[in-house]
Amino acid sequence: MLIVVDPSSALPLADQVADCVRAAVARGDAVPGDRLPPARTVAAALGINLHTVLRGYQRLRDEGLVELRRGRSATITDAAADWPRRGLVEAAEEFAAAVRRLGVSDEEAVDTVRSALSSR
Amino acid sequence: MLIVVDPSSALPLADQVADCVRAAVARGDAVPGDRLPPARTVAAALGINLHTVLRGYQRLRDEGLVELRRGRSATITDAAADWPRRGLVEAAEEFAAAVRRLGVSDEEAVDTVRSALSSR
DNA sequence: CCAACTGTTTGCATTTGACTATAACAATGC
DNA sequence: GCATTGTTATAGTCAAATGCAAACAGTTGG
Repeated sequence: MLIVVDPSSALPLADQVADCVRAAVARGDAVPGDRLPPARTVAAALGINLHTVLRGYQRLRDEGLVELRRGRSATITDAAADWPRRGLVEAAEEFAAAVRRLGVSDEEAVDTVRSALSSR
Repeated sequence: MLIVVDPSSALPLADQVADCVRAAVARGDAVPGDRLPPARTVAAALGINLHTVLRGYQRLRDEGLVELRRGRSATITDAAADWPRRGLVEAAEEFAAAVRRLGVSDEEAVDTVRSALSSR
């Protein structure tokens, strides 16, 4: 479980912490039942505040990705198993909203997505 | 040219102003050569500060969507003509980044986009 | 049972960004 | 010349993010 942050980024540190965990889940690097490192440990390792790490953890809890309990850190939930799909749907809906806002055709939108996907 | 803002939104007011103009361009409601209403007029009409409106206008200038000159407000540039395409490419790249981050297949990604597009 | 561990909560200080409020300044257009 | 309008400057308010410190309450393992 690798957690890194960039203090110079515009993205809040707590969000960066949460993003690292989400990425680990998406990669299958963290599976249901796994525990995240204690917040105090992460805070000390990254040189940031306990509150900041916990706020990131709590955001993950609000998403149903982890369960928080005193004395046992954060545990990846069973519901996290289908998290990649939920994330994909969310991203697709954001893209669809942009497509509608820009007023382009569905065909052109799909073509552009194919192009963006193949250029990686 | 309709510009509205929602003070209770989390999105900064300046961004909301810029979004309204982008949407007008996307709809073809604003074409190259058109002028935006003077910042002071918009500020008074919306009950917000002159600076806030101008910051939104300047953001549009940074994107090459409008040209700002004293005494003549903001003018939609010729470069704004292909703005919808640029926006589409940008949105598609964001989606592609999410797809890669989530580690799903290209086929599944395209299918999900189709689904999101058709549900509107 | 006890002690260490760990999330929870509280309170306050600091920093940063967004927004507001005025005011003066400098091109533009009539 | 003069009204219009973007530009710049200065300063104040406000909320969010972050940091610091301390006490509190389940959890775990010996």
